Amino acid sequence: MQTVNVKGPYNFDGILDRLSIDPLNEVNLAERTVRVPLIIEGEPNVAIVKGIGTTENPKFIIEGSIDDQTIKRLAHILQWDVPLTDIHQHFLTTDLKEIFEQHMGTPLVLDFDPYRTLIKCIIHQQLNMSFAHTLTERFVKQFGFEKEGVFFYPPPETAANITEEELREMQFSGRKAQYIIGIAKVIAEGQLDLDALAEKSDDEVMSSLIKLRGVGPWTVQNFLMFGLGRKNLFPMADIGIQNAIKKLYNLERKPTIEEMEQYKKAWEPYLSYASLYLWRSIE
DNA sequence: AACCAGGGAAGAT
DNA sequence: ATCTTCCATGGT
Repeated sequence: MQTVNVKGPYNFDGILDRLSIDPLNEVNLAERTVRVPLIIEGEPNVAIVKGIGTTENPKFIIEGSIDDQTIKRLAHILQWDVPLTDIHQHFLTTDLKEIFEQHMGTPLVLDFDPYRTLIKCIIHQQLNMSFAHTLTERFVKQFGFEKEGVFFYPPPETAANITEEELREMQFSGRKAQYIIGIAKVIAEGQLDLDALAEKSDDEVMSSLIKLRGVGPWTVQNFLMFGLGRKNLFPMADIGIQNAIKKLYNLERKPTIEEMEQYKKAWEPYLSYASLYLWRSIE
């Protein structure tokens, strides 16, 4: 067991609420805990994070098999090392002022690992959240594995051997099935190292991932944000972002690309936070 | 019933 | 290069 102190504001209960939307996440709102499935040097490891502080003075207890790498990974995933004060300050002078005040202390929490982010993004493409979660849950429970009460996604070697028919039976579209199996094969064969992308620039990650069939700009932008924690992404193709802007500015229709290009200028270099808080504003 | 959903590939221009 | 159409399936 280990205790960690974090600089506020940091609204952990808001994070747990958000995590609990995904049926695969093991969240206990009453106990303020989440079980985090991690792959440390190729081995699955489960850490239990429990909130014991407040938004202004956040504190955590970590339980499970803990080593330095696990703590470091958790700190990065939960963004304990990114103080939000400067970022909030930046947005208080913009059109997003009210939204940031309303959701103050919302960090850009990452997905539990980059590979998981990519697969989840593919499954979620162009699907409503409800069905997307259903599909993801079926996929992981059928082909993944469980450890200490949490499901892990099937590793690339496993996913590469799934057949298109097996996925179609669980209501994947044929295309989506091909995308997932194809990407798993590329990774399993060693032609793509997602973890190595952490050392590359946003543009380099974009140019290497967009070559994959099934991966477009939206997916890479989401990967950069929620897989790697990059801070200046704005997925304009995202229907949620478009609806949030429509609501913010009381538009009759969804904003055009040109309008979004104009709005986003004031939000740099923290566009990922603009995106995140815009999403929160319509939930 | 019609339109939408936290897109992307393939075809057309 | 940029624009349009088609893809698939559940949700509302």
